[in-house]
Amino acid sequence: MSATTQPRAAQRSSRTAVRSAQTREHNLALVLRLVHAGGPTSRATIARGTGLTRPAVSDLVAELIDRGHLVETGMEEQNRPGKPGVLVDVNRSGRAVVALDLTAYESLRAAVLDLDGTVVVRLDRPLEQSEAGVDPQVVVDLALEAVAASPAPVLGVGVGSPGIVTSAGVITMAPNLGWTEVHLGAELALATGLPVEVCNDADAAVRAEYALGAGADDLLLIRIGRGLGAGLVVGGQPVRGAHGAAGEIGHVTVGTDGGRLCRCGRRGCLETWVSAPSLETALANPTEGGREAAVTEAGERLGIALAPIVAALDLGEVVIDGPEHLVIDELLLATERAVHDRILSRLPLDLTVRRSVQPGDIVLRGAAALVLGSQLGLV
Amino acid sequence: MSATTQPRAAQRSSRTAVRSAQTREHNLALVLRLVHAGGPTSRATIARGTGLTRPAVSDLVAELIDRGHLVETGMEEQNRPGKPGVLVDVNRSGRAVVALDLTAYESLRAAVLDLDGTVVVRLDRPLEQSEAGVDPQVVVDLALEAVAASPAPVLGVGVGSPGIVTSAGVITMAPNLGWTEVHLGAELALATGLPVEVCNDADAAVRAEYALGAGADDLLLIRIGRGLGAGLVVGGQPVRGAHGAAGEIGHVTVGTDGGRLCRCGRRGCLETWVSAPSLETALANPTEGGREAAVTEAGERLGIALAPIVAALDLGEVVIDGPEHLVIDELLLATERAVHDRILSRLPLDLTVRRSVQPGDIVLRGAAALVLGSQLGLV
DNA sequence: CATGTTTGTTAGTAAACACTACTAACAAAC
DNA sequence: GTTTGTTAGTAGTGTTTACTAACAAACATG
Repeated sequence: MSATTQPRAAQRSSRTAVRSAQTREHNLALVLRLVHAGGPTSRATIARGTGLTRPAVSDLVAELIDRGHLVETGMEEQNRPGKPGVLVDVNRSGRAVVALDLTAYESLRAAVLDLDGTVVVRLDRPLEQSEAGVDPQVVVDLALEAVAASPAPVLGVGVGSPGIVTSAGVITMAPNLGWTEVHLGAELALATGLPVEVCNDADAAVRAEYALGAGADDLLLIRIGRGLGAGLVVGGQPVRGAHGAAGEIGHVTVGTDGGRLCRCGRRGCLETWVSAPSLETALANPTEGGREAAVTEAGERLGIALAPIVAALDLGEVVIDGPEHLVIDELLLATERAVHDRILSRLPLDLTVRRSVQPGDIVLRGAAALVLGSQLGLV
Repeated sequence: MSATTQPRAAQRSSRTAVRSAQTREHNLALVLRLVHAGGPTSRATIARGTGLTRPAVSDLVAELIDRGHLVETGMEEQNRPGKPGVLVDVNRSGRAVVALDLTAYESLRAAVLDLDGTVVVRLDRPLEQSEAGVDPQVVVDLALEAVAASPAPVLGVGVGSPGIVTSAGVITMAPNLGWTEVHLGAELALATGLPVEVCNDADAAVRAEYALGAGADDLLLIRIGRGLGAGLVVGGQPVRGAHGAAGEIGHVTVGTDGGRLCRCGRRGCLETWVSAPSLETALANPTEGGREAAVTEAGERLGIALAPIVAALDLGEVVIDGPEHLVIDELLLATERAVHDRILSRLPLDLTVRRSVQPGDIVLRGAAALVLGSQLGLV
């Protein structure tokens, strides 16, 4: 804490110098974020919300209108004295984003989304089950098709891919697609001429939950699919990790009592309890405890693995995303209870485990949110 | 986006606008950081390092010299053509920081440190073992004494305290000190008239390791004392958590095979294996495996607890701090091996577990680093 | 000694936002 | 219907910031 009013040093500890143009971009993004989050707003309200003066806001809004990101939508209607303000809103349907979800097994999914993250157009490209690997060109073609199908100018292309993805848009390894070292970001950028963002599917999902959903500033999202992955937001920032492999907790050993053999060759991996195939099996072969008992054990194991993470980061919220018939209440409750039983919690509401919102489109929405963040400074 | 999520989003995006004065502070801090890290530097070199122009740097340096944070130390001596530059350096001994370490049991520790984080003056205030609690006034008096003993003007006071500390400098709960809801930050600020920073001891320690040591951008520091605490830096940012309790992993249940009864009333807490008292006991009563076997088991348990954290955050480095006779190689190795055995690592050097540097003064140095960060933008 | 190089400063310019003052528009009170 | 007070938005001016251009000083090298 600082009790005196001495000038605090800059909070932004970036390594680069600040120029006036960057200041401008920062404040433009600030205004856009405020309007995006708050809906139609008058310039005066923006001024109060940002701390900028009304003339400064007028100037910024004028530039954003000029760029096509904001539009005037009407007048305030109110019963207070004074001139009613002119409402400006994000040009929600005037720009679009193309998003790709490469995680589904039966098809490649693409979509055009508006600036709210709502899907406007859907495209699917079924995949041959026998295919050894997916030709990256098919992905590029699908992206081009989506761009062509967009009803509005496209701001950029976002991709949520399985596997390990570098910050430069290179997919280092994606066994499900049969890819190693695929420069998808560069290929897409070349083909479409648009800004491209590529990230891991779990990172995209947590981004969607954080930016477009109701996510808190510290958030862990568990993604249950063929395997298990996680995406993390800490202090409002997505976590990448020292080797870009943050969230890879599917093969963490859980407990000290062995477990089934995992496809990775070891025993007791989290995936052997918590993954779509494992949960399907558990539900198909109910033990003596009934249909839910098997799922309860999975939740318990998940809680055991999560407890140290929750305690270390002091997470307030864990979100689980996956097939709706598998992410059932019993799983959520068992997970929450197991975490609570294994950490020293002062309050009963320290942690909530909940389902993701719009699980079907979460990767598409997250990939779109990524583009909105990089292109407009939204988030 | 549903309407119900808008208030939260608006709250999150209420980052402050950038004014010219803040730009100035940012660039001043940038220059200071560069010199602090690189030693005596000429203005032209600073210009190249920051990307700012030479006139801008001259102006910034002039202001920093005016404030007393930089000094000219001499001329470059070199054998290249051109005018030799005038070297400027951080006024390393011209300003000081007062730091307090409240974690020791036998005494309160205070120190005056220079801008490099080197201890210049030490003060100890022995505590009565029988004391029920520590009078905050004693801490305030010690701080005043340290300020008076400083050979240079004091920039601020940093405090590393056990227990839960809010960002406003309130110590919510510190059983070891007998404190609940102690507004130490405000009291110190009032008494000294200086900026005050208060934080948890583990947070201070990780700050020291990150800022003044050789810490990476993602860092977990385990602090072994009467109990066990941790401090976290993720993406270069210290982690506070949803309730300000990040790093409280001492009472995480480890494994699924029970364990000794913990003072918190449950079984299998990490502290029952890894804490100063537990390790002392283990070393005093060697099992059949010998003196090291008991410590090895502690390291193994620590690794079991850390594995999910390391995997989720993709940490490259874990640092262990504690009494030197307890943090022995066997503990480090056992921890590292246990983590490796329980996560899917692609490379053998994915994670290194090492000892902290200067373990004795780590909290003092971290508390000082906090002040340097808030007051000068260093770090 | 002339030449080229590098440093640091001065003078002027451009960009961004703050401040003040003004007009426009509206509600409430008379 | 008129007055009063309040709010929104816009000009114009001033301050702060950093950049560009130009220059003198100091040095190595030929």
